[in-house]
Formats: sequence, C-alpha cells, structure tokens
Amino acid sequence: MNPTPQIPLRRQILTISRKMLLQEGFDRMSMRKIARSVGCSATSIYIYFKNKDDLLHALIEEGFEMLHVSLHDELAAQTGNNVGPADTLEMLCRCFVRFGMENPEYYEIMFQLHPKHMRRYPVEKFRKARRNIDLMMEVLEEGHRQQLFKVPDARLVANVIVSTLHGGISLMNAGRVDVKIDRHAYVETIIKSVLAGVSNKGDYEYVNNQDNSP
Amino acid sequence: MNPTPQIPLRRQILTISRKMLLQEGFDRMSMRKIARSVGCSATSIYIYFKNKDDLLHALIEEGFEMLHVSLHDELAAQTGNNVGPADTLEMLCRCFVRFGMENPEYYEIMFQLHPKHMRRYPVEKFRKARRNIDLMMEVLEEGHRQQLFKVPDARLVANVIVSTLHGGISLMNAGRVDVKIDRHAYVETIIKSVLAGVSNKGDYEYVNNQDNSP
Amino acid sequence: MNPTPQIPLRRQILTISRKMLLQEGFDRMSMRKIARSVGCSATSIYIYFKNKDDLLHALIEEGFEMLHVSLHDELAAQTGNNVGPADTLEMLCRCFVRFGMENPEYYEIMFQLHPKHMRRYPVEKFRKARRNIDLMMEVLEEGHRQQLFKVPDARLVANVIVSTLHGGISLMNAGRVDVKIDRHAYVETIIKSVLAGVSNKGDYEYVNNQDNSP
Amino acid sequence: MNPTPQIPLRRQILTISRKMLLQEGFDRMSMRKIARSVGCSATSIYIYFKNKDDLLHALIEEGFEMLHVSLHDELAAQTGNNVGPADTLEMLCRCFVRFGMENPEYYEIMFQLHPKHMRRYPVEKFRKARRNIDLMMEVLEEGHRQQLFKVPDARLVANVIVSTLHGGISLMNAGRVDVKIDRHAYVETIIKSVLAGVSNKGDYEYVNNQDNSP
DNA sequence: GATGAATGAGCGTTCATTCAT
DNA sequence: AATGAATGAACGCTCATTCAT
Repeated sequence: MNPTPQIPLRRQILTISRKMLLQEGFDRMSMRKIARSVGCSATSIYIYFKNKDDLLHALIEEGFEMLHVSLHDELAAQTGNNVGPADTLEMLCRCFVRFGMENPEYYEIMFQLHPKHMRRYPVEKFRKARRNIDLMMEVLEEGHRQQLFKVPDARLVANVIVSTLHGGISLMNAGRVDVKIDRHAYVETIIKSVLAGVSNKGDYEYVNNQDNSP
Repeated sequence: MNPTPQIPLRRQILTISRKMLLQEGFDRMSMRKIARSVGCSATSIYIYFKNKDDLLHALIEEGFEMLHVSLHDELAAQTGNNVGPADTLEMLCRCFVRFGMENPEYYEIMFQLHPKHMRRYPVEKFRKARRNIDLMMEVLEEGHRQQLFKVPDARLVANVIVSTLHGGISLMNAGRVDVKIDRHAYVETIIKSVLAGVSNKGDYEYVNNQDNSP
Repeated sequence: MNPTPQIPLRRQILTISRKMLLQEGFDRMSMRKIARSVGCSATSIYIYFKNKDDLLHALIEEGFEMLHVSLHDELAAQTGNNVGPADTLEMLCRCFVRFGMENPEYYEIMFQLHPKHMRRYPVEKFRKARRNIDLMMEVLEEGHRQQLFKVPDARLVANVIVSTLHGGISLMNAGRVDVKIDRHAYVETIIKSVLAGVSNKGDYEYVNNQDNSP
Repeated sequence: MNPTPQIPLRRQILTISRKMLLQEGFDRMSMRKIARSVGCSATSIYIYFKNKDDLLHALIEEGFEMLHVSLHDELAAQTGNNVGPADTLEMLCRCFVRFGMENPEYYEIMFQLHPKHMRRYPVEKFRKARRNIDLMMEVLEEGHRQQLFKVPDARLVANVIVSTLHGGISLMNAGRVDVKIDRHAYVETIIKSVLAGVSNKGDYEYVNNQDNSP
C-alpha cells in the first residue's frame, strides 16, 4: 500500500518552518501557513509540537546541534595534521562565519532572537551554545602556552572573538553592509582582525577580566 | 487650569513605541498596544503618523539624528586638543559603544531591525548612517598618512570596525554575553582589538577590498 | 486682499462629493476624503451639512432640480413648434435617458439608492420626482384625446414608461449590457418600444389600473 | 442526542448574507454582522469562504443557478403543449419577473450589484447570465420566422426586453413605484408593452444593431 | 467660518489554539 | 496519527462625528 516510506511529518514540519523562518521571520511564520505548505492540517503540528514556542525551541536545538557538528568535524579533520593554534583558531572562526552565512535562519533564532521568545526557552538548552566558547578557549590557551598568543583571560577573549564574528555575520545577513564593500574582503578582514587581536606581536595588551581600572 | 504642561502626545507615542520595539520587535509592536500604553485611542496615533511604517521611520530618523549629534559633539570637544588619530579613533569607538548601550532601543531600530520591515523606508535617509563611517574613514586615513595605522582600504576597515563594535553592543544589549564576563573588560577588549587591528606594528595585514584571491 | 472671489466651500464640497460618489460609490465616499480633496478640514464639512446623510440629501435634491430644469427647458423649447404628442413623448424619453447617462452619479442616488439611506430622506422631497411623471401624464392624456395613443390609465402608463427607461439606464450605467450590443441602437430600441407600447395601432391593450383580472 | 438536524453553518451564512446584502448593500454587509446574526464567530465564516468576495461570488452563482432552473423548468413544462412563440415569450417574461420579485435578494446581487464590487468576479461565471438571453433569442427568432414578430436583431431585442423587465422589477423591489399604482396592473402593462414592442402589427420598427444613423 | 485634536465603533482578516471525532 | 470545525483575541486601519478654540 505504502511502499515508498514518506518523510516523517515531524521532519517535514521542521524543514518547512525553518524555510519560512528564513523567508518571513518568526512572527510571520504561522502554524497555518506551515500546515498549508506541508500539506497537513494545522492541528497535526500540535501532535509533534506542544505549541509554536516548542517548535521554535526544536529549531534552535537543531541549529546548535548543527553548529556543534560542524565545528567538531572541522577540528577532527585537523587533528594530527601538525597545525598550530593560529591556524586552528582561524579555522574555527571561518567555520563559525560559514555556518552563520549558510544558515541565516538558524543563526537568527540562535543568536538574534528577541528576548521575548528567549525567556520561554529552557535555559539549560543554551549550555550547548557555551560549548563553542569552550572549544575556542582551549585553542587560545594552547596558543598562550606556546607564547604565540597573548591571552591573559581566555574566556574573555573567546567571547570577544565570537562577538566580533557575530557583528560581521549579523550585519551581512541583515543586508546592512555597505554595497561598496566586497563580502570576501570584509570577512577576511574581520578574521585577520581577530588574529591580530590575540597576536603576541601587537603592541596592545588585553586587560584582565574583572579589571575595572580606566 | 493646566499648570503642569503635558508631554505632547506625539512625543509620548515615540517614546512608548521605541521601548515596545526594543522589548517586543516590530511585529509585536502594535498600534493598539502603544495607544493603550500611552493612554490614548489607537486612532489618535494616526493623527501624528500616517501608519505603522511611518512611525518606525520617525524612530529611525530620530535615532540617527541622536547618534550624529553625539559623535559630532565629541569630535568638536576634541578639536584643537592636539590628540593623535589613535586617540581620536578610540574616542569614536567609545562614543559609538556608549550610544548603543545607553540607547538600546534606538540602537536596535538603527542597526538590527530586519530589512523585511523596512522595505518602504526611503533609502536616502540611511545616508545619515554612512556619515558615521565617513567620519571614521577620515581618521583612519589620517593615521595611515602619519604611518601610525596600516589601512590600505579605509572604507573597508571602517566598516569592519563598526561591525566589530556592533557585535559587542548587540550581544550585550540582548543579554547574551556570558555572565562570567565583566562588561567593562569586555568593552575594553573589543576596543583594544579594534586598535590592534589597524596598528602598524601588528604582523597581520589587511587585504584590499575587491581582492578576491583566496 | 481677496480680489478673486473663491468658489464657496459649500459648492466645492458638493462638487467633489458628487464626483466621489460616481467614482467610488456612496459607502466609499468619506467625509475625510472629501475634505482632503477639497483642501479643507473634515470638520468644515459639518458647518454646511449636518452629517453625511444631509450631504447626500443635498446631492439628491440637486439631482432632481437638474432633471427638472432639463425636462422643463426641453419642453419650453418645443412649445409652439407645432409638434404632436408622439414627438413630445419621444423627446421627454430621450431627455430622461440623456440625463441618466450624462449624470450617472446623480442618477444613482436619485433612483437606485439603497432603502437604508432612503429611509432617512425626508419623504416630501421625493414629490419632486413625481413632477416628471406628471409631465409625462399630460402628454399621454393629450395623445389619448387626439386618439393617437391608447392610454386608459395615464398614471399607470407613465410609470411603466419611466420604469422601462430606468431599466435601460441602470443596466447601461452599471456596465451590465452585453458588449455585443451597440449602445445607440439599444437606446433607440427602448424608446421605440415605449412608443409602440402606447401607440393606438398595436394590437395589445393596456389593462386598467386596479384591474386584477388575469 | 441530536434529533433536529441543524442547518449547516455554510447554508446559514449564505442565507443571512443574502438578506443582509439586500437590506444594506455590499459595503454595509460585514463579516462580523453576518457572524453575529448567524450566531457564530467571524472566524468561522472563513472556514467556508476564503474572503468577503468569495462569499459574494457564491451568492451570485447560487442566484444564477436558481434562475436557470426556474426558466428551464417552465420551458420544459410547456414543451409539446402546442403553444406559439408569443405565449412562450410571455411565459419567459412572467417567469423572469416572478423570479425577480420572489427572490429580491438574489435579483439584486445578480443584476444590480455595482461592478465596483465585482471586479474580481471571474467573468466566465457571468456567461450563465447570458443563457437567459439566448433562450429569449431563440423564441424571438422563431416568432420572426413565423412572421408573428418583427425582430431584425434578436440579440438586441432580447436585451431590450430583459432591460424593460429589469426596470419594473428593480423599481418594485426598491419600493419606488408610486403607491397609487396597482402592482398587478403594473406588471401586466410592462409585459404587454414588451409584446407590443415585438408585435408585427405595430407601426414602429426596431432599428438594426450597429445602425448609428440618427 | 474654520480647524486640530481626539475618539469609539467598526472593518476584513489572521492568529494560535482547542476539542470532538 | 490525523483532521475539520470552531473560536477569542488581536491586528492595521478608516469611519463619522464631536468639541474646544
């Protein structure tokens, strides 16, 4: 009767809603429209997701999972290749940027979602986000040990790096970068700026975390 | 009879909607809610603003006006004080960050609002935004001439700097910076990273804009 | 100071609203839009007209006045020209049709307005409408006396004639006449049909008013 | 449990809206009022009708269907009864008038609704309206062949006949016929006028369609 | 004679969600 | 596992009208 196994409805709903999220934004992504697009009834969505927030949370979770896999795979591919911390850091940055640009819809809900929706998102799920920071910290500390980086506070610096990358990604995804600017050069410059920031050879030193002196 | 002069309704609407925009986003900012919050009828809003877009445009314009005044005043205060480009650049960065943190509602409207909501916004009004970049470019070029900065493409670098600052501001305003990180150190690190990025003494060089070589 | 006497506001309002009535229909004719089009405030309209209905009534009255003048002038032009009742009747019909087609906006409010709006219209004003019927009755009776027409009940026949003309006018104005039909021939046929209906030479006889036999 | 089968909601909506359309016109017929009158939520209407236009279209379609059935049944009842074209034409006229008077709501929707409200109505659906004309044309042509009628252009004359009937129906339904006029005599006179108009024995001839000579 | 400010009511429509089946 | 029917709440917006000036 049904020899070709259908894509499970849950999967279809997630896929469609992700696309709709990208094209129209969260507020314009409606249960009805998802249902219409999937070809099921609106009610059916509620079988798999408690409500709209729950669907959103599932998408966020998927996003973090994808990013994690992405970074993990890249790191694994590099292991044993005798590359230094600078290259590893650069690779992590590129990987992060690539993820953000290739999955703007995920990126948006993962990093730019309005606090209104965030509040309802179970806090513990965001711990996954910190895993990226942890990864970066390890590389920074390794570079510091090898005296290639000057990183007095790895957590602080890792956060600043992510923040820097985030600035570029979010402006690009929002289409708010001057049209006169070449995208490739823009990304390259951001990444080089990150590396310059941790380099031991620059003449600026990072302040310590908790150091509130002017 | 009327000893305490009331705040004009138009002013109240702008203030309330600005806050609502920050807290809830454009789609959830509703004319009705604004009216309820202000204490007037929904219809009254339409006396002062043609429609929801028009209200948004007024907010954007106000925001850019404020930022412009802010930067302009700071620059004016510095004129003649015999300070070098590095200090001036640093000052500009601090001023930008301060504006973003002190006026999160305006900042969001100006730099984070998704273009989806602004298709109808007259392009020319965004030229005001570019004035900030122009300001920064001048400083960068001056530093380059004095061989303090290494800035082959001032426009590109200025955009990257704004992007970097933006990353920090937006994550802070969204409350998405690790609680373990001290805000002050965070900002300082970002600014130092910016300065390191342009410094002549670092060992990384910026690529040229339009240079698409790998 | 004001050497060129302006067209009185009341006059302007009537003119604009008549046009708007034609272009958009009664329900879409709004006080605000009239005001905008006239260039005055919405409030000003209320100086000259108690409310929207009152404005409508003024338009209706104007319409009946125009039709009356139109018919009266035509009749006057014919007086003494030694024309027979058939020609006079034909002229009255043509005049009525012309008025309806040249002033569709007036025609609509005069003869097609929804009872909803009618109810509020002072009944006595509609007596003017009956003057047209009276005019027609006179001609029919004259033709009957001269044994050119067979009109046992002039009032009844006059009403039927107006009704017949009305059918044509209203369908034409509503654009509901088959595009394959030539407008001129259509009107001519209607008028000839009217004349055939009263002609003494046809083989059909009109029934008497109040005669309910089958 | 549910012994009295309820009238389906869709049916109720159609009935109520038809009446409301007659009493108040399209613009004043509101989804909310319909819902209130039916006793359901406004949202429910959208389960059965895509939007207000769609509801209107459904009403128009229903109306034409009813008229078609009505005329068709009458014709079928007459087949084989050896009646002449004059009787058949008279019967068609009476049937048309009866439909218009017994179903004033439908009649209004079908023949008086302003095209402004129907721009989006699929043209092909109006072809059904032309079927009535076609029916009448056949009878006219048959009468012409038998030299009972003088009908040089059947389409033109059929349109004029419908127009004449329409004039009477619409004025009666709108309550704009002089109260002194007996309804029955009024209708009879109109129908006799129609027959006189096509009769071979009258002394007026119909002009040809497309004949624009004065 | 004219206006700006204001409003309550209403519009068509969409939404997330529930419930009985 | 899935659906059709239904709903209350909300949306942006326009309306006729009033009132103080």
